[in-house]
Amino acid sequence: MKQKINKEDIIKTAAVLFKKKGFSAVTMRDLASEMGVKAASLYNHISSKQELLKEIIISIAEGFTEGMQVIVKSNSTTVDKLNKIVDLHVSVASNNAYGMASLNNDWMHLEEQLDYYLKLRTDYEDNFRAIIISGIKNNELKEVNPEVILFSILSTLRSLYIWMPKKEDLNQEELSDSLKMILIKGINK
Amino acid sequence: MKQKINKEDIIKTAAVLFKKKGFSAVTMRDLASEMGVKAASLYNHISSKQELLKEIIISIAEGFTEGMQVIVKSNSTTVDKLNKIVDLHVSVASNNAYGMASLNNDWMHLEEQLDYYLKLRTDYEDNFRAIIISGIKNNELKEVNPEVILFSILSTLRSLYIWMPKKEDLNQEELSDSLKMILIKGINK
DNA sequence: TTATTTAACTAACAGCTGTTAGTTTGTTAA
DNA sequence: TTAACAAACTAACAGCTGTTAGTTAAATAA
Repeated sequence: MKQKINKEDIIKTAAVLFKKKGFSAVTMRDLASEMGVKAASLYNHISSKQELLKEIIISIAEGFTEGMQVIVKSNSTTVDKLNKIVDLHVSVASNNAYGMASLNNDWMHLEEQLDYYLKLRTDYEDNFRAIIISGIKNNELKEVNPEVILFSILSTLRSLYIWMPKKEDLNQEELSDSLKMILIKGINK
Repeated sequence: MKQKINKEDIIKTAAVLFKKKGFSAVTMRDLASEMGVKAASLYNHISSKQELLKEIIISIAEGFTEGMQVIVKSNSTTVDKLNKIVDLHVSVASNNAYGMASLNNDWMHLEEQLDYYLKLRTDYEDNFRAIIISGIKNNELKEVNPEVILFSILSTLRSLYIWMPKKEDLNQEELSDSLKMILIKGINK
């Protein structure tokens, strides 16, 4: 009875291993053996190790971009937009904790897609920054350096994947509410 | 005129490369060529690639442990202890931005020192958590899930090394003050 | 100067890397 | 039943990996 694998499973398993050891430290033989198969068999489904990294990272990055566009277009207060950003990150981190590790730590090993990824990331940060600055201007937020606000919130949200899996007792909604309290009510006048 | 290198320079250069590409993706030939030397020459000064990772990570981790012990022993208010923790992280991140990358992303490639590192990290987090919980009990801090407070602050502080180098216009004191405002006054009743 | 030491060098190793070619086996469609 | 296909397999590749041994050259101590 032979093992039967498919591309989606390969990508998922790759993400798990990439989180544990990092992209560069995972070999195609590691990945194959984790799936009960020989390394060469993977190439019936995928074209390269690079492709795995691309699939993992770009799909998440595009998810963030789409989520951010909806938030930007909505006419909500600044605080409400920030609340929605927290929800977006909590949702991505719980659905894709493994992929987030590659996005955070192995994006530099993207090759053809590196520039595209960097553009998505920069655009995301620009949108986020604009929300914060506008919140300061219309007096919703304290007058603190917006760059520091941006990166302190973003650092927390980007790290969710590390410790969310460890705290399974904490449900998604409860976590989201606590985070909003800490990250947003905190900078709210 | 031959290149003259020493152990300290090797470690510093290694940290720079490890930050850029990750421990596993950096070869001893990369490192040597960055220093204008052949790979074999490195072994006149160091015993292995592993040793470089150990030197980089453990020295930082021990620095955090020592800093935390001073803070714990001080009789200060909770808020003042948290302020001191922020200062500690800002200071380490500005003196050792490269090493922080290895500590955050490549600690799992420590071998003999892995358990020791994990103990230092756990103890640090336990001390930090105790400070937060005591602050909630004596009414200095809002009654929010302490685990979420711990990890949101810690995520920001652990990520400082990523963006501090990009914002050179922001001096260490100004950054430290903004962070305290955002991270601490925020959770302060 | 000469002897000693330091630290560079070249050459090589055994094992691992991602990937390809060619083959076999099991499953689906006719 | 048989033809066609999908997807596993084995074997092999060329290049790279960390590291060692042995050698040469420069700096220091006598």
